[in-house]
Amino acid sequence: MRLRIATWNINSVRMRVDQVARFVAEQAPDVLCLQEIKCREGEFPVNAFVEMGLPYLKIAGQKGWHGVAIASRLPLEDAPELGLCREGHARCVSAKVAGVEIQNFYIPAGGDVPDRTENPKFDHKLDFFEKLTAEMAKRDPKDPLIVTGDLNVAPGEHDVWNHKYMSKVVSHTPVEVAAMAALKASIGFIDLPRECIPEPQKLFSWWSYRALDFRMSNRGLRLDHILASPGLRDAAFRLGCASARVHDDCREWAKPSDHAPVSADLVL
Amino acid sequence: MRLRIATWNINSVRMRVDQVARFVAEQAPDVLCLQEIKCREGEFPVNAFVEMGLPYLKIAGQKGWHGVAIASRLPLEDAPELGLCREGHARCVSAKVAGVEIQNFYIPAGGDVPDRTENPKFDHKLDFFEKLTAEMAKRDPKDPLIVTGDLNVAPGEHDVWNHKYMSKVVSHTPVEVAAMAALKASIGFIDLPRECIPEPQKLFSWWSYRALDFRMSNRGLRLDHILASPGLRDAAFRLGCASARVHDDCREWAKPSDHAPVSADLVL
DNA sequence: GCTACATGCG
DNA sequence: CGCATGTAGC
Repeated sequence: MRLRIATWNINSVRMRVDQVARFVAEQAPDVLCLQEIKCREGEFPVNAFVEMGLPYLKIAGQKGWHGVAIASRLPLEDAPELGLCREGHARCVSAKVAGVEIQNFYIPAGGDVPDRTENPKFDHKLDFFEKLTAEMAKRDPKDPLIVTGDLNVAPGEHDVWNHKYMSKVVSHTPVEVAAMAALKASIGFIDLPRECIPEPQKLFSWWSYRALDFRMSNRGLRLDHILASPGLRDAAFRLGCASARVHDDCREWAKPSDHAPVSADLVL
Repeated sequence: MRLRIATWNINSVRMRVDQVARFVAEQAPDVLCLQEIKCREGEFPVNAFVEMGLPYLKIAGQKGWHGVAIASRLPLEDAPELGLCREGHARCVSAKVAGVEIQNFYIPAGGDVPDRTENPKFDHKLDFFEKLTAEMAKRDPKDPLIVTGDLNVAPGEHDVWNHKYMSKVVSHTPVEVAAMAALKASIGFIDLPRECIPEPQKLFSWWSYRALDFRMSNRGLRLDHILASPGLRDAAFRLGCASARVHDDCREWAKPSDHAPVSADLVL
């Protein structure tokens, strides 16, 4: 069976439930991981998700900010709940689908100043990465595991519109790039979209709202990721690499999220 | 020539410029008087009004609140500017169109407590009526003059959904009804919509946003008026009375204003 | 309810 | 820019 996993920082699921339905209708993800749902569990538009064919839901919400969810066509089983957020934000949600553990994160953006001692938000971001990396290092690489979500780091020089400029800007500083590299190294994660669209091709999943024409200026970043454990290597490559992509057309829709969905297919 | 004059409390002209365009396309008013534009002059969507065929504009705006405008298919000439608002709000705008003076007002709602001494907003409302009535009393009844806008008073017992109940509620208290009667008496204004839809027929132009189904409950008020001077009697009656109406269908549109447009035709 | 305002966050 | 938060006014 094909398992299509998608991740999307939706920037308010209530504001954009119709866009989610359109994306689901057009791309038929089996599992959709959302970040920044910006609502409590009880405010999540459950009926709309049932109607769009993703009735199985695991929601971690809070009032107004952050919030993550997993919506699935297939039943969800429990997966380890990682309490990685020291501030108690709703930034982690997990489930097991068709035997695959899915860990969905909204990692803190980290504020403006890339300095742990001066900026507690940046410290929080790196702390989150350290906790996550330590958790993953405990795992058996052979187990089927996906780490996905808005990780708020663009890891490679072709994941940013300007590597030199962005190296001083939070999301692509050397210490964040190193934190992502350490996470990947922990159990040898495979960066599925990058495997499909290799460097030096530019690959972005986020474009600022402040850009007048995001296509023209194309000052994007690849902040949204789908990482597969080595145990999923065969499942990920059975279809070839064209089975992961960034759905950048969604960024052109009316009143879009600033993030585009990213998807990857496994064959189980 | 036919001169169709319309008035509409639009509750933010920027939020509802597409609804104004639809109303203008469907009803072809020659002059559209707006209240609660809720923007400064420079924030008014001038281009949209040019495109909808009402390029001649007289705008009295302020930041965020109140604000009135006259938009016209025909050129606007100056008319007396009545400084009736003691608080300096943008509540009065005037122009002369095809020889007819148009005075467009957004009279203060007046707060909750119908007592001049306890409630300064109610005092302001009555003060506004007194100043307006005194100004009108100076005029020659034979001159062509329209007083229109959101006057925030339902003058007759069939202009409210429940006369007995509303007599205690600001908008239909005896002192406000008397203020409206005094204004009409000042030079013998003709209440054009009421001439066309005589009592005891109910006639409303406003329905609260809080009503679940405004058609079902129909707890409306007639707050928006088009008053013609005696000098316009022949022009107003040449087409018969069916030429004035409340466009209550607009109240059913998506994201509507709480007020419906009111229009009246003159033949000049 | 629906619109403004201001502020925080990204 | 555009989501939230809250408050005020009608």
